[in-house]
Amino acid sequence: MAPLNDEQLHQIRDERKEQIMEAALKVFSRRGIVGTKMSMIAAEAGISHGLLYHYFKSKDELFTTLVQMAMLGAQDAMKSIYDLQGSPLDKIKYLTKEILDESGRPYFMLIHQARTSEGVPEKVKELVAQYSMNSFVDELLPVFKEGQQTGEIAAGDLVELISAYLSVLSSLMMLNIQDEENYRIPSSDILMRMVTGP
Amino acid sequence: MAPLNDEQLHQIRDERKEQIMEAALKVFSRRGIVGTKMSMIAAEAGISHGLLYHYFKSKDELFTTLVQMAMLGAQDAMKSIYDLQGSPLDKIKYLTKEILDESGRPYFMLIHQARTSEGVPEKVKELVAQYSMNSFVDELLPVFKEGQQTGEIAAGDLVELISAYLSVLSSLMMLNIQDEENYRIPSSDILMRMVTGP
Amino acid sequence: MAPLNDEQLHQIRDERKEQIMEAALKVFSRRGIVGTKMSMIAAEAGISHGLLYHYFKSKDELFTTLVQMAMLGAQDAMKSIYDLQGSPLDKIKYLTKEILDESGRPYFMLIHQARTSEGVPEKVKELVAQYSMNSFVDELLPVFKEGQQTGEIAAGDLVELISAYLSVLSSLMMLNIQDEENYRIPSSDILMRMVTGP
Amino acid sequence: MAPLNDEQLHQIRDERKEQIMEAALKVFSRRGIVGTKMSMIAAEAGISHGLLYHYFKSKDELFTTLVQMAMLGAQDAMKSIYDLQGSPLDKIKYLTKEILDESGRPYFMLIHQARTSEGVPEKVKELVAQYSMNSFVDELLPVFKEGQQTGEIAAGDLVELISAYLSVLSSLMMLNIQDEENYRIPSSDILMRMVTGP
DNA sequence: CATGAATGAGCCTTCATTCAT
DNA sequence: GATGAATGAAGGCTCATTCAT
Repeated sequence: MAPLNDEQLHQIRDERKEQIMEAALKVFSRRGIVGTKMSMIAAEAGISHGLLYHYFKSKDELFTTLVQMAMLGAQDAMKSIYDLQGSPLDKIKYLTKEILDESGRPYFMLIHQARTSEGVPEKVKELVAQYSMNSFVDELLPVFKEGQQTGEIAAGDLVELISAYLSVLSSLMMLNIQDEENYRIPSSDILMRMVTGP
Repeated sequence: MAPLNDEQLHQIRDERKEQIMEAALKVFSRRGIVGTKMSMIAAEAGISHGLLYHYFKSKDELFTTLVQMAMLGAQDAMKSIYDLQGSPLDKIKYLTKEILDESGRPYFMLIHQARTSEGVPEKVKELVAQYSMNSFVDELLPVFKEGQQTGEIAAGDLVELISAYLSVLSSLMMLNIQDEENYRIPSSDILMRMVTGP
Repeated sequence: MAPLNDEQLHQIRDERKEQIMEAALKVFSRRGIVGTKMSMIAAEAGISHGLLYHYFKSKDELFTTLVQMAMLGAQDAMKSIYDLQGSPLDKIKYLTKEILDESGRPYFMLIHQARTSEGVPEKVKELVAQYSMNSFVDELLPVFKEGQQTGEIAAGDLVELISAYLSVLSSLMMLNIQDEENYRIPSSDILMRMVTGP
Repeated sequence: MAPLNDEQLHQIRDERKEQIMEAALKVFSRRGIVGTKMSMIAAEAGISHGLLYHYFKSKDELFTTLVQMAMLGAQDAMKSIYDLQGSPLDKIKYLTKEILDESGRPYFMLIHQARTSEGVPEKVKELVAQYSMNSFVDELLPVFKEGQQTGEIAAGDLVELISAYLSVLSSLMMLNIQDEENYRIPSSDILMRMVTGP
């Protein structure tokens, strides 16, 4: 069989890369960088572990790449709520679901891993510093402020409130919902009480 | 000189054992069983890694011992709130602080590790099953119920509420408070809103 | 270039596996399971110690596999004498040489190790029980009985005689013949006197 | 209590030393130098493992001391048969029992360990060379020669015959008689056939 | 590009030996 | 003399990474 031409090769490369990243995200986000073996990612992606090293120089690089992508995606998600219709509280509810629901969760989990795990690469530490909690708080400040004005959001220091809100969401994500016996992700209603106040 | 008498030996043994367990608790609770190397515990305790094995047969045994102790301690902490004076809400606030403050936190963190980590010993899985979240919920049911009657606690399914409350606390604990740049443990006020309701 | 096809891979795997087993047999049979380090086997096979674990899960598994094979081989050797021409005594002489000569010796030595060493895996203990001395005695009973009838074999309890004969052979094997200064494997003539009688 | 005087101390030293050596002989002779842990010897002697090092500098020294003693004892046993009454064959039978019976067996087993085990100290290798099989053969040559003259012993090369005889005895000793399932020490009758011939 | 064989650093654990008491 | 706490070298095993095919 004739060798593939350049374009085909490029496409294979991209598809494969995406396939690997998807698998890696799935595994890294649950198990962290230390708890993840390259063989797990390979198995999840349905390829040999050797092939991983054609697309990523090392486990660290793969992890770092994913964190970078997740950081950008998280910021996008924050920004995207401003495109929605509805009250400020509606927007915040939407974001809450976005973070806790299946779709976006792995990204936020990965960010959490990057922030809290020991043994992450130096580059990841830099990313964590660059995309600090504050940068996400800034992104949400306008909608929360508007909510305060409409009375939907509790009075008080907004930076504190938003930080607390994001911290709770971030940590909750990490709970294995399968394991109902032990943990239960709170309903939106209960969660929203934190920000709406009495 | 005569060898040490039994009492002295026991004291040394107990002190060392405690010293090791304290060090191990510190490290395990932050890094989990997989992320913890025996050499880390040894370094934290200021002893050689070989000595660990005079006191504990294996890493697994050490971890299991700590989890067992933490489970008992956690249940005690739950029960202890009934000895306090004050309204139901006061008691819940007290427990909240107990869990999030420096003193009790490592124990609860360890329990969280036991519940969520991969690679924990079989014995720990049994302990987790035995001391399930439900058993803790049961412990708190009376005080929450009383709070509902006095109107301090929001109406609604109490098991759900308490589970949510404990889940939030459990996950929050795992955040490095030092890491102010990234996370902020919510103030009691904000947390309490979840249970007091609007 | 395309990856190796299945057949090639299997061949490599099988060759390597055989190479490792040969090396392991050599070392285990002399030094027993405790006295053998995986690095010795690796060195003997000319590979890295890490590679051993691609082919065998553990030292125990490797040892067990070899013992199993040796047990089967030993039984085959016993049976094979019935295919030979010649008098009963000829057949027994042949078997004696088979056991003491370079070719079959390591297998019988390994069986001896399995029977007499401390620290052998549980599975090996089962194998030893399954392939007990008695089962080998049973295999040889017909030829010895025939020998008794022809007068070549001494009168008396055959089970005792065969057991004694096998015990002597088994223990003799373990002598390092290189080390002539200290031990001398008896000549067949001398050995045969035990079974032929006065 | 007043400290012991010199003589008392010396006696304790000797008694202890003997107690340790007896225990060590028991364990070493069965399990070899590699399979024996210092803690096993301490347990067998009923003392702490630390105390072993008051009497013997190291495991190697302890082993070497025992081998030395066993070598001397073995030679004595050989010589002692000449003090007996009876025919040459009677003397050889006596020696055979001496070697295989409970009393002298550990010494001969230890010698066997010294000769055949890997990982014995250099000093032991020298001892093995010094007290080679040949020296034992020499010791027995007269009685065997006499037996040949009386016709009790088979004709042929005596050095070969004696070497074979000792090799068989040495290796048989190592069999665990308990382990009847697998091995059976031959009866004297069967063994004697080797030397008496047809 | 794709595979899996191969390597070796590093972790858990054991055990001979030392030493304070 | 006697004890057992303490140390560290070394062995079994895992897994990230490399490389021949």
